[in-house]
Amino acid sequence: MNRLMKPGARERETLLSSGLLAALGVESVAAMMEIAVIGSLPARQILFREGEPADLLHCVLSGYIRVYKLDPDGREADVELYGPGDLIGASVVLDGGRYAATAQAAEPALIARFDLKRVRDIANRRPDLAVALANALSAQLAKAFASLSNDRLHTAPQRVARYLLAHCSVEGKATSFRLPYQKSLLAGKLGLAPEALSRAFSMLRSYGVNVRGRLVHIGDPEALRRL
Amino acid sequence: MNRLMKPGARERETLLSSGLLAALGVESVAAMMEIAVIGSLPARQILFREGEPADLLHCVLSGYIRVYKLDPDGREADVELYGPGDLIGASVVLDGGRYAATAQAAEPALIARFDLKRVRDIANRRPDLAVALANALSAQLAKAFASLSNDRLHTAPQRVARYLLAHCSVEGKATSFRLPYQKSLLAGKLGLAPEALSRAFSMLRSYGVNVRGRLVHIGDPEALRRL
DNA sequence: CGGTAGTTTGAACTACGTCAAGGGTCGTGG
DNA sequence: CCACGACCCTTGACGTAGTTCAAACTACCG
Repeated sequence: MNRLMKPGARERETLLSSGLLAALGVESVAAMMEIAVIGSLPARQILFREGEPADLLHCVLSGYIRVYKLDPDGREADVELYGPGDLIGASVVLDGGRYAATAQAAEPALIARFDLKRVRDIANRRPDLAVALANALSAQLAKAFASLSNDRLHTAPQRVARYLLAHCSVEGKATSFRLPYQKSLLAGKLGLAPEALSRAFSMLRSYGVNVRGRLVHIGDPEALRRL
Repeated sequence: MNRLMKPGARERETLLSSGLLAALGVESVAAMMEIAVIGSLPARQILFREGEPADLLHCVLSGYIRVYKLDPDGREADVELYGPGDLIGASVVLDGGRYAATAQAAEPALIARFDLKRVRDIANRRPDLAVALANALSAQLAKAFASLSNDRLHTAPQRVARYLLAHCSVEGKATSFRLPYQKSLLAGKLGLAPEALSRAFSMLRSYGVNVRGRLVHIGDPEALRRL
């Protein structure tokens, strides 16, 4: 569990096509590869906790990482869910502060870690890295804004419908696809209790949505869009 | 209305102490000052709309700017509220994309605008600017995460209590302070309808909170913290 | 002093969280 | 391959926080 190692061929390839490294020049890529450490995490493993001094930058290679906040009585609220290729936004703390949330592997996962002090050093010398970080963060800020407004403006069935439309990609025609993770995770991502997600799905049946396990069939995307 | 001008002495000073420029080296500051354009906005003026191609970076000098998202039927959800010294996060789009939300002056305001293409150019040459942008964005991402979890974990009175505690600064003792903007704005920032904020305030009366206009008196901070 | 915008209060409604129990599904081991 | 068991998901019943609509009230500005 949590074995540490230098990146092998497979990991290098995944990293190269990840959001962060894809935009960098060869020298910056080399510098980052140099300091990358790969870790393999069992399900439920914690990467870092809210409030801890931030010393590592994390990037997902495979699996999903759940980032959440705790309240005093121990209840959890997911704030973001990261998949393969994603930079874990809550771990970008270049100013030497603390993690703003807790990160946990939602399933067995592979991640790359970078020492933040050394990332800072590289970013201070090589603008392409700093700009890439800024780009990743601005995209994530946009996603967070979308989540906030989604929570505040839309009902559970509407949120689920939007999620489905955003993830089935095809326009107009009926489609099927597989949820990338289990429903309780999706519920958390959408700011719902698992029961509410379940009810939303059954409400959407009358709009042509059929669910069996992780398989979702969408009969009429247009009907969903009109919700 | 919306007069454009080069920064004068006052504006330069405010800009220098703003979150973004404060951390930069002298040369980067000069480069940014060079391209800064000051604008004075009447209340309710729109700075940019969601979906428009992003061509300007904005920084608040005085007043408050509300950033929100619209849903198809025209309802609005505030996602962030920016005050003096703040970089408007939704306008940091270095990759040439589009604004993720709409920005509107909540009251008469003074802002600085920077041409994004030129900001990109500077950031690509001077790492301190790119790093400063990344820092600002990571702080804003943390704030967005806090808002999300706040919405999902806490009731209206709790959210208001936390806001008050975070803004009265003094520890332990009774205090008074003035809300920096009107209550309907605060309601939006906390994800509440104005009516709900009003009810939350009247509920907090029994915890030693008294409100008259924009003046808030907090009798017992400890009682609030225990909420 | 009057008007407009902001705020408060009330009443009805609804969406969602919570608790509790009953099914499915999947992976494991026989 | 089938059977078992654990975990996840579903369904029901209930309580409640917060929205919405409408109307009265208050503060601020001309």
